[in-house]
Amino acid sequence: MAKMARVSESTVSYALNGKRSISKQTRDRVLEAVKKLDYKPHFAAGLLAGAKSKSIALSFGDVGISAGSLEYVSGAESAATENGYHLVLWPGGDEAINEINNLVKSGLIAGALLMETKLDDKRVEVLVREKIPFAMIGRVADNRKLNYTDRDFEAAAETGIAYLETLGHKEIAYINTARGRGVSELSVDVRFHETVVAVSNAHGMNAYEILAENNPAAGRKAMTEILEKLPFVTAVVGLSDVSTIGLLSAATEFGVRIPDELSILSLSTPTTQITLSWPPLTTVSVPADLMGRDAVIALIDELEGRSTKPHQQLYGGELEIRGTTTAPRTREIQRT
Amino acid sequence: MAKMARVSESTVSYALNGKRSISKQTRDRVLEAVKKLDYKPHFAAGLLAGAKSKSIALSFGDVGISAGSLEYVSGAESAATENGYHLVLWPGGDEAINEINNLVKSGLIAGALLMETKLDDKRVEVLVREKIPFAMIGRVADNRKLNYTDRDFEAAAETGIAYLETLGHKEIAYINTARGRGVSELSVDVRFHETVVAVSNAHGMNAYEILAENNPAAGRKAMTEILEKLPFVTAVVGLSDVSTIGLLSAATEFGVRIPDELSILSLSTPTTQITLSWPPLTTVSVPADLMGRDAVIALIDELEGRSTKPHQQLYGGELEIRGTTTAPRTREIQRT
DNA sequence: CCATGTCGTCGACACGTGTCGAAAACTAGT
DNA sequence: ACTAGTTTTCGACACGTGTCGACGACATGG
Repeated sequence: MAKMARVSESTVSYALNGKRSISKQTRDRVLEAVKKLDYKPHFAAGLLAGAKSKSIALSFGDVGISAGSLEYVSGAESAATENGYHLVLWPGGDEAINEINNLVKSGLIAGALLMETKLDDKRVEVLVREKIPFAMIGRVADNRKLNYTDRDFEAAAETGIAYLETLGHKEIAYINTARGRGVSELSVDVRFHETVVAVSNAHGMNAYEILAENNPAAGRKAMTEILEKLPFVTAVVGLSDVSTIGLLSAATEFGVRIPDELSILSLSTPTTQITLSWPPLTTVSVPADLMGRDAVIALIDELEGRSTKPHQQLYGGELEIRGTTTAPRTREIQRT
Repeated sequence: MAKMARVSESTVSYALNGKRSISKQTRDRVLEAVKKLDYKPHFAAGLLAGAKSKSIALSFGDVGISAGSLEYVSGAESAATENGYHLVLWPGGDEAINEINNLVKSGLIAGALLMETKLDDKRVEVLVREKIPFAMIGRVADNRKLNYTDRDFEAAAETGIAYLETLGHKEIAYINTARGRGVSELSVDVRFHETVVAVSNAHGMNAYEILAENNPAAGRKAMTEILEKLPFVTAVVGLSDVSTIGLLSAATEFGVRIPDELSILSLSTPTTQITLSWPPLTTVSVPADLMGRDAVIALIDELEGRSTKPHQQLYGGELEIRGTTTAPRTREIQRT
């Protein structure tokens, strides 16, 4: 390679990475040789010599890769590619993060992107202790100095509930995730509970809480509960993605006409799932793609020394009116 | 490190990778030092020195990461992890494969796993030419000497149609992907068309083809077409995942009672999508998780020199009866 | 013409492991 | 005790790039 262009190996290096000035003439000769020899730089050699890796570990929680995280990944992935980085799938939660530690020390991986972050996420502890650059999608209890990109549930709830008020709803139910994982008072469910109650009251509405795990069956059960215990509500707000779809399916199953007899509004259904059910869900959108991009870019900025303070960004999402919401027709839903 | 255990560096190397015999006593001393120093081998250095990489590029087609591919990825991922390998996400189709070429030459990546393989997939050409080990999920036109894991559509169609016959259906429609990508006679849609016709006839049934792209809107359109042009069919077989769900939603929308007025059977709906709609789809299952595992294991076997001939495996899937199929109640569906 | 500074290039070394030939230590058989 | 064979360990080198100090070429200003 070096001899082909009749220059020294170090000149080749500088010509390609531009860390020192090189005459146009010499650079051209190098580039020509590169073409002729179909020269590919040997990454491993570069890493050993101190170059920085362009790979980012994508750490899923213990839950593994879920349909919900897909859009985040997709956004993260394209942002990474655009900046010349690659994502390495990293499953397994707390123990697996130690391996990331190894790989970063080995220079193979530059940093990590944490998905499905929990409030007491142990991965964060490890990464902070080992001083590995990372960004999260989601938040932990203490976020000072950390990069995160998360949903602004307060804003989403406000958007959604304000819309329901516009339609004329007064009594609404909302499906919250099951409480009591007992992490801290900042737990998402608690925050969501308080937010919905506060916002509803501010809009002159009454909100009743229903708890449900995030799966279709739990959504079905929630529907039963609403029919039995809260026959007077005219709208339901779903916090989680899949259970809300289960709720919608169950409504169809039970013969509840949507949206005439009951409006359904989802605050976190991924775009790709919306059109699968009928009627298509009215949602406050989750800009998952944007959020994934945002987190990756924050991480890359840190890796390349462009950021001075932690990047912390919240996304509310926009109201997207589809087929599951309308003005309340009947004051009460009567059903045996 | 070496001095800590009072041995030479090469002895450390052999003690850790076991490529030469080492006395138990020495090995213990090395392992002790490893613990004390929290020694982590530097992967990049190893790669440069000729060690084999434990990373596999996961190449998506140009379509990017879709919900349909999620389960394959999940299965592939766990099989990889169990064998000490990692998956690197690799988006972008034909051009991006050249980068994989680079990385393999650099030793960073050992081989590739191709998702969403098309019959004339250009990625395959490149990988074959560059002699990069790989396995595919899907097939190309000429599969000799290649590792692949694919769906056995013939078997799936047989399973599904035999079941519909059992129920008493005689006139059925089937939704095929739009024809004419004009690749070769082996194109999936052509094969599927021929298979369904042959199997249906063998079972004494008449099958009518409807073409639809793989999205909910196309499924909706297909439903319209069935109601208008094929009012006499009592069952519909869907080949692709999402369009079949769109079909089901549309049926609900149009007031067609499922399964009483029309049975719907899907041959390729991912498990995670099934419970999202109502009624839950009867399917011939796609063992995507298994298939992902299978492909990765085939690749690893090749990488580690354990395989002598190409691994080629087809999966039919099992009949999973849920809520969208029943015996035909009405001989004809009359609808305006 | 010389002093000073800038640009472009070179040579040498380091990075941490894998591998190979050979030396050393040990074993067994005579 | 000596030889032949086997096991265990060592030393040296290679892998391909990044980085740094240094040196020559050239321009500028006096």
